[in-house]
Amino acid sequence: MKLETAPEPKYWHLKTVLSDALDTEFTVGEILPNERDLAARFGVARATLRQALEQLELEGRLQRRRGVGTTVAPPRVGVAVDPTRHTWPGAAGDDWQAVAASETDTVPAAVARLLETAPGEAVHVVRRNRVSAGQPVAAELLYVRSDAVSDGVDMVAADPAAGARAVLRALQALDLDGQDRTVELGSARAEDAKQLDRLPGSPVLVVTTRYVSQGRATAVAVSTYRADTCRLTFGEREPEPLLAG
Amino acid sequence: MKLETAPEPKYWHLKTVLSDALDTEFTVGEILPNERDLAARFGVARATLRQALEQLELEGRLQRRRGVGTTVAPPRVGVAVDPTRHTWPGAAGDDWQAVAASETDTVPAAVARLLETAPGEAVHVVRRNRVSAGQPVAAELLYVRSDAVSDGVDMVAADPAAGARAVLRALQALDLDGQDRTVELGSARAEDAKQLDRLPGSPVLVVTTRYVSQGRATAVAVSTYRADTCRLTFGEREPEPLLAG
DNA sequence: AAGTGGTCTAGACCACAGC
DNA sequence: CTGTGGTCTAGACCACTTC
Repeated sequence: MKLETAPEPKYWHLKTVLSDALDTEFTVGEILPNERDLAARFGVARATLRQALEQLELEGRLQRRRGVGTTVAPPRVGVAVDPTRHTWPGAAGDDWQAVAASETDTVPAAVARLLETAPGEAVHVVRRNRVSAGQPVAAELLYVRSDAVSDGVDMVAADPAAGARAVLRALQALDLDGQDRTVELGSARAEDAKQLDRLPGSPVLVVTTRYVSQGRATAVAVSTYRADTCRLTFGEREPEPLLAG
Repeated sequence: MKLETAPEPKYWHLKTVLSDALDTEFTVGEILPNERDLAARFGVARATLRQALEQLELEGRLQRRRGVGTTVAPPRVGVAVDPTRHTWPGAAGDDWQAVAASETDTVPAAVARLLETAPGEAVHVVRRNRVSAGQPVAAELLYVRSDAVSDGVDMVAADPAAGARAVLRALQALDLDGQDRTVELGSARAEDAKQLDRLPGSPVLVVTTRYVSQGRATAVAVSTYRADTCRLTFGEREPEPLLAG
């Protein structure tokens, strides 16, 4: 006698079971049993259980930390990406903090294409981090044509953050014609992962913004957002209060 | 004598090696050796190799199909999500094709909240697919308050697609005050995965759009885009030609 | 030191595409 | 039927956090 079951993968079924359990039997921040116990309880190998946990983490339902354990994640935080107002990065009141700046003549090919820079052309690179609700949510590399901010930027500042702020300040003085953006999935580079308090390779949402001034591409920002904890918001809607129960 | 090496995971190192090889020794569409051979060539277990391949697929560098093999993926296609023009879904000239429509009184909690519907309130649900460059790129469920499109919508149409088009047509007659959007990472539900020609659980970019009319939320679209092949574009920038070489 | 999640192995079998 | 990627196992060891 053959059952008429769809051959659903074990980890898939496991995921839905766990997902339901999270909704009904656990509260945000609560810590789950460890992976070996969970696997035993469900009668599967640890690798199979981990496949289910991985998906749930990807969907922002779980948070796993090595040496600590697996906890139930809070709802994703909405982070505004397009604050209707079209402004340069570093405008007053954003949640970004400048970390450091440097100057280089080698940028990723994709950035060079967007910036329309010739090979070897100098650009300023500013590193910034974004914090929301006390948690780091994004790391960014901002590329600015050096010729656009040549005045008033002294790169020999003893304090790296001061140099970064100087570049951002110089930008504010320019007219901003417009900006456009792309969003895609990526995996965190080692450097960004550290800023985001995640392991290298973690899934991230990569937001690429191009700033146009005087008919030319003047700056390009590559921002990597934690995909597990962030929901990017565009337009007028305010990130709704997290009271939904 | 201890080497001063950072204990980089094997799969991580493998990924960078493969990534370089893809850039230099392979062309788009070319088929790679099978996983067992590759694993042997690099002296690792197949599971470890697969971890590297998984990341590369996540980044849109590879495409894997069961029963066929692993191929080098073309660059991601840019799909416009915010065509400056603020229009209802189903406006003339979009790449969406309506598939079917139905009416129900139970919608996901998150959608009900955005639509501001009372429990049990009736809504129309329209399923649409989006095709770009011959490939399916997105599947969508569009929820529309029934009271907003009550006239002229006959749900007993013999052709499901006709019913869907009727709902969309009714929308065009309404004034659109505005729209807002969120983007987040998710995993494909079984139904969407089928439409997207992917396995269930594949990573997708979930775009949630709320349409406001006469001061009320009137429609909510939940669009799931293939994360491996899509780059979402916002604003004025046209998806650049794929000539970059 | 103990306990957690992260990495890795060497095998097995399954589901699917194509001949 | 053959060959591919997808799933699953039972174990081992490593890196990290906490006590």
